[in-house]
Amino acid sequence: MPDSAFAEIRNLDLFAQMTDENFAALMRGAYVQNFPAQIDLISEGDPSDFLHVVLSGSVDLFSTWNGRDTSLATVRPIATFILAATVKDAPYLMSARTLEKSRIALIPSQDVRAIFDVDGNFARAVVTELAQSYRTVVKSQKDLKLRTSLERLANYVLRQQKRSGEVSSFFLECEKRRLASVLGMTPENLSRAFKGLVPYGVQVEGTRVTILDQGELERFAKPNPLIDDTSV
Amino acid sequence: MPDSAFAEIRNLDLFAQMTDENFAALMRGAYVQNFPAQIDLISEGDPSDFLHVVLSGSVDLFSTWNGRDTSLATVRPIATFILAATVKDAPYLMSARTLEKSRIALIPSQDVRAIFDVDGNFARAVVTELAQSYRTVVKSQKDLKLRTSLERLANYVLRQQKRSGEVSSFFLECEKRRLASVLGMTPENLSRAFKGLVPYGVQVEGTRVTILDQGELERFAKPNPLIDDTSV
DNA sequence: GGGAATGATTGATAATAGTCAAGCCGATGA
DNA sequence: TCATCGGCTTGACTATTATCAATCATTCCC
Repeated sequence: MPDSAFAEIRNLDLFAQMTDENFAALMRGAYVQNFPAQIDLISEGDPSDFLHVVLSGSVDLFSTWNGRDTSLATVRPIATFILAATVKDAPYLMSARTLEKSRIALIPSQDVRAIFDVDGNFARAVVTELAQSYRTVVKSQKDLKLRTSLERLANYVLRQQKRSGEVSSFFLECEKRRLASVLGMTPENLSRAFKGLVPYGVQVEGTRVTILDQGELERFAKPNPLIDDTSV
Repeated sequence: MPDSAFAEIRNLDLFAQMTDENFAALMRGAYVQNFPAQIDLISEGDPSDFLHVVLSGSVDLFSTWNGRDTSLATVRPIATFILAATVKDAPYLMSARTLEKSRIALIPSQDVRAIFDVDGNFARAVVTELAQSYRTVVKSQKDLKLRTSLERLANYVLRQQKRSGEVSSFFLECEKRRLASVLGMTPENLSRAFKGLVPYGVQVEGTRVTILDQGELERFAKPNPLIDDTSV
């Protein structure tokens, strides 16, 4: 593994507090790989052989059932995915594929579990990471169950605006078809939903979103930190 | 705290592996309380002052937004809830209320965090619990996004049947209005959905569910371990 | 037992979301 | 430059789900 990747991974919250020795042991069997876009990395149901760390690019976590599929999350650098499956030694619940050209580190799951068993600091870091993941999914669940698709989109727009630095105009950072799937609707409906936001002062041209009336949009979206804040 | 409750809690996976000393420290500030049915225990947004352990009865975890509400999970003995909020020292994402008369142990969150910081075995047990919770929510998310309400109900019926010991006739263990909320639909629609399962050999009288044609129901429901198995 | 309250069901209707088919539009590449 | 492809949009239609109102069934309490 190249030194740069080694340092990048070491600086992750998940690995920052463990001993040098344990970190080295963890990295011994690990390797970094470059993947092109649209490559399947793992399939749900497979045994969790590797903990994945996205160093660059982005990864789509999705799931399939009975011919349908849905995107559940996007993983962006630098973050890990499938940690829960790894520590439980259980099959993946989600599939993963690259959204773009991506550099990904693969750490053998058995090494993660072995170090986890002896390194209390690592175990505590895993807790933080899992608690964060858990709370993220719960928020997403609330978003899905408590809001209509138009409300979900309105709040998504506000969240993206915040990520972009509170500006009034910004770009969507993923395909609309995928955004539709993430938001739990069809691409056709997403198109119509964007039109449905026009009365609340949202304009969309291609991937550019412009918020003309912040107050009106917020009055409609009713954003809630317990659903929409990533930090809470 | 009575000795019986002390022992019950000690035997939970979450607390079984920690030292006697740390467990005693954890229990020092803890107490057990009896609650009648339909009592609000916590409200989403509140600081996470106590880790809750359900010793008897049952608890509904739910959430509210913009005048709507939805049930997210049921906690049955013996299990904890709001562990993620406790370890992260973050506000509750869900509210909780008793569904029936319940006995609940309350452990001060700051004690949990303090012991967590010094007891590696406890930290590892927390990981297991959180990973389990995380995977449960992910499965529920898949259930919601990939299935229609009729399919969700069909699979719920199959899951309940399994819980009841693979018998062909069993009883629903919660109010239908709450079941509707858990499954992400209205009570009216749940009524209609039960009728919609008649062609697949499901009969409902009051809270009694009878499966007349197991094969037909399974062919329709297409249960999947990566969504429906609690153990995976 | 006789209300009263609560939950369950039903029917009618409206809102919401999905499907299918066609056309549009912009990026890509010969 | 043009053709092609994939994704996006639109329209028409269908399916699904929610809402509202009324009724029915149960339980609970006096």
